[in-house]
Amino acid sequence: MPLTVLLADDHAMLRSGMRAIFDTQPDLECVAEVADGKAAVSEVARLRPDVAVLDIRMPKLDGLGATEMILSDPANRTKVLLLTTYDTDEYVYRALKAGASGFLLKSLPPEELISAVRVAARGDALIDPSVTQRLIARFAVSLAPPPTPPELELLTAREREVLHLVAEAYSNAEIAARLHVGDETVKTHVSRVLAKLGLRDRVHAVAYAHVNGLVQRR
Amino acid sequence: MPLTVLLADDHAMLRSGMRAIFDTQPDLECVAEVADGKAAVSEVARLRPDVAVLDIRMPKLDGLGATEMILSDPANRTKVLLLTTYDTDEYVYRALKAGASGFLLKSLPPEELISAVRVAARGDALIDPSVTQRLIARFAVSLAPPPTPPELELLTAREREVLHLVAEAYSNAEIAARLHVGDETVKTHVSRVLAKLGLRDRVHAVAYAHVNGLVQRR
DNA sequence: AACCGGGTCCCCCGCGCGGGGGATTTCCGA
DNA sequence: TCGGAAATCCCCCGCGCGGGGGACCCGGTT
Repeated sequence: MPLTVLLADDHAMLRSGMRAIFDTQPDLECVAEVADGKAAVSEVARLRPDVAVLDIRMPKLDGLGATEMILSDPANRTKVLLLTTYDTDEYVYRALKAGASGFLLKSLPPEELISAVRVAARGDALIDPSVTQRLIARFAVSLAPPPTPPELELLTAREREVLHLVAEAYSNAEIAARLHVGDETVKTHVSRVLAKLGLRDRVHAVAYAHVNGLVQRR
Repeated sequence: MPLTVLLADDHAMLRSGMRAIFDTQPDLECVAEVADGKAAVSEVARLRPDVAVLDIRMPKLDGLGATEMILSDPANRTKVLLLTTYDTDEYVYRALKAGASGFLLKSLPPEELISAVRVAARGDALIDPSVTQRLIARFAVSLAPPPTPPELELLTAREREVLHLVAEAYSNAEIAARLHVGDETVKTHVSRVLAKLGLRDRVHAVAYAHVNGLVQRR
C-alpha cells in the first residue's frame, strides 16, 4: 500500500514539478493537488493522506494556518511538511509549535523531498539544516538557567537557604520549624537577606527570587 | 582546499569504516583518528580541523564532555558532529546546549554522513529525524504559555489587575495610587483575591502568580 | 420594582513582620 | 592569641496587612 500525499501550493507549475518527482517513486501516490490553504484543510479531512506538503505562502489561508487547523484535530493522522522560500524564524516557531513534521526550504534537492515524505510518514521529523542551526541556538538559551545576579554572592549559605524558603511563601515560624531553629534566628537571617539584596520586605524577596530563577516554575 | 575532518571513536573498526567513506570524497580529508575524548580535545586544538565527528561513548572523556570543552573555547572554529547508537533525550539536550552542529545516529547511511560533514562545515546543523520529532515536541512546550489555572476564572477583571500588581510586590498603598482608588478599596480586592484563590496572604499570592506564569521572568 | 454582582470606601482588631538594639558560641585565619 | 564572620537567640516598637464586619452606587437581570 503506497504512501498517499497531498500537495498544496498556489503555483501550478511547482505542483506539477513536485508531482513529477513523486511519480518516479512507485510507493508514493499524489492523491490531491490544491492551490490554497482552505482547500488543503478540507481535502486533508476528506482524503486523509499520509502526508500533506504545504507551501507557507498561499491564498485564503496560509500554510501555517492550515497546519494549525489540520493538526489541532485530534482525529487527524496526516503528517504535515511545510515548504517555504524564506526561513523566517517566526514561521519556524509557529510551525513547530503547531506540530509540523518538517520545515524545509524550496531549494531542497528532489530526492531529499522524497526522503522527507517517507520520514514524515513514519512519524519522524526533519528541519532544514540552515534553520536547525538557529533553532539549536534558540533551544540552548531556553535550556540555559537564568544568570545568577552577583549580589547573591553576598549571602551566606544559610541566608540563601532561608531566601529559598521565603520564596516559597513560608512564614518565619514555618521556616524556623523546617530548619530546627528559633524564629528569632530566622528573623535575623531574613533581615540580613533583605539588607544585602536591597529589598524592602519579604514580598519583594519572593518576587526577586522568582524573577531571578531561584524557584522552578511548576 | 579540502575540508579537514577528525574522527573520534573507541572502535578502530568503525573509525576505519568512516575513513573509507570520507576517502571516496576528494574534497574531504581525514586528518586525525583518535580513540578517546581527551585525545579528541587536544587534537582538535592542535590541528583545528573543520569538522570533528565524535562518538558519544568514549573512554576518559565522553563525546558530550569533549564537545563542551571544544566549543567552550571562543577561539575554536571546529564544528562538532555527534554520533551515537542511542538517542537518549538527555544526550541530545546536552549536545545542543553545548552548541553541537549535529546529532546523528550510527544507523545513518554513509552518503548522509558525508553530506552532514559538509552541512556542518558551512555552519548549518542537522539532527537525526527520529530525534527531531521529540525535539519539536519539547520545543513546542517550551514555547507554549503555562496553562492558566481554572480558579483564575473566579476573579473579576479588577481583581486580576490587582493580583498582577501584588505579584510585582507593590504594597496596597502603591496599588491604590496606581489605580487611582483608595487603599481601603485595594484591601478589599486583595482580600477577595486571597479568598477566591485559597491563599493565606499576599506572599502566597506573589508565589502563586509567578509559579503560574502570570509574571514574565526578566 | 426588587435583586444582585462588582466596584468603591470606611472602621476595628490582632498579628506577623521588619528595624533598632544587644548577646552568645563556634570556627577560621591573621 | 586575637580578631572577625557566621549562626544562634533575645527584647522592644511601629506599622502594614488581613479578617470581619458595614455602607453606598451603579448596571444589568428578573
